[in-house]
Amino acid sequence: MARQLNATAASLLGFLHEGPMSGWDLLQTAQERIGGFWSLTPSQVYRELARLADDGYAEAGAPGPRARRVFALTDDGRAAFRSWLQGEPAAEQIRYPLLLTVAFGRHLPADRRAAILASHRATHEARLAEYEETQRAAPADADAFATAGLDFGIRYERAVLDWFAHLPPEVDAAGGTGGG
Amino acid sequence: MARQLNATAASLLGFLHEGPMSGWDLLQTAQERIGGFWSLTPSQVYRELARLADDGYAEAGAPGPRARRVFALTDDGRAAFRSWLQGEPAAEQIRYPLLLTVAFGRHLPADRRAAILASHRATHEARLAEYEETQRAAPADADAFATAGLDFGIRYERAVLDWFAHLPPEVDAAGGTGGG
DNA sequence: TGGTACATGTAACATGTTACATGATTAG
DNA sequence: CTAATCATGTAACATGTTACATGTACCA
Repeated sequence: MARQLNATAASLLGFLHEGPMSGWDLLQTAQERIGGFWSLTPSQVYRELARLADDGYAEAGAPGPRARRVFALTDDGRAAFRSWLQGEPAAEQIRYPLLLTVAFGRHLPADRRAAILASHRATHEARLAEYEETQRAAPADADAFATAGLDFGIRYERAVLDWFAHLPPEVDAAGGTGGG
Repeated sequence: MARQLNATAASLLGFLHEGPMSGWDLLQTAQERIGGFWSLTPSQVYRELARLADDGYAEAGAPGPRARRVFALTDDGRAAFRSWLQGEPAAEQIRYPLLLTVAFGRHLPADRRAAILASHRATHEARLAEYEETQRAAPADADAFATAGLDFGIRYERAVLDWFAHLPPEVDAAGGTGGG
């Protein structure tokens, strides 16, 4: 028995500790709370929920409108979650296509490169602003565990923006060290 | 014709611009040059090479010892690579299981949490040291495009370590703001 | 000449993504 | 009442990972 959970499934179980939820609820919750460092799609959520139900880790309630089913954590699910949480977390995975574009940058005209860099830089600026706004809006007694994730996001985005700001002109024709 | 390349396949074509290589050669090259922000396994390399050959983007030479085959870039491959490189790079993907452990940290005893954090922190310290050593050892006239990737890695690792250093005691019993 | 590490792959599987189908609710 | 959007899912596919098989070189 006791299939080993993957991190995505385990996170769903984690959120179900706060009460029964539908796939949609879980998707919203996950994107809001762990979306910054763990992405998931609707398909994944529904598939994992089905498997969790199969394994007896979650129980589906009676179908409501739109065939909506609310899932509740079972005792087995609680145990599986705990056991997953005890384990050593795997190393982080970073896949950054923009850095590939830069790495092979000599095959790309300087102006195209600069345009791509500018557009991505803007995206990161927007994301940082959003994170900082969220942080500002957070109550002083906010949950320290949630806050830590947000803090990571902010530090990450700042590091990325510093990186952009310090690209040498050979790499970013429009940039240079002027930025940050 | 002209299947759309994925980033992994495109990277292999990118490296083949420097001359014919076997799967093993490509794996080594990739791990060294883009491993910091783009991971690949031997299996992937061999599978993508087979597909690239199928599509006429690379050509296998005669089998050598151990069935070793050296692949050479074709004109079609060069074109496919260029076209991929022109495209807008996708957003980066970060999946950081440790942050999930932290996010669900209230379900985990404080000492276990502290142990996990300490071990990951050490890993990041080691990686930063390694990157910095590589940077120190680099010749002054090193390729700016390669250097940019290394610089990203260094800034990223520093941001992560700052994050560790500023975790509140509720989250990291052993840590606190003392670190950095 | 026998063992170990290197190199090349294949197969099976798990995970993640995209495209699609469909029913409910809401705004006009 | 109709169109747009929300919510729930399924199916097909692409990618990534793990486990295994095999041959070769090198070293004791």
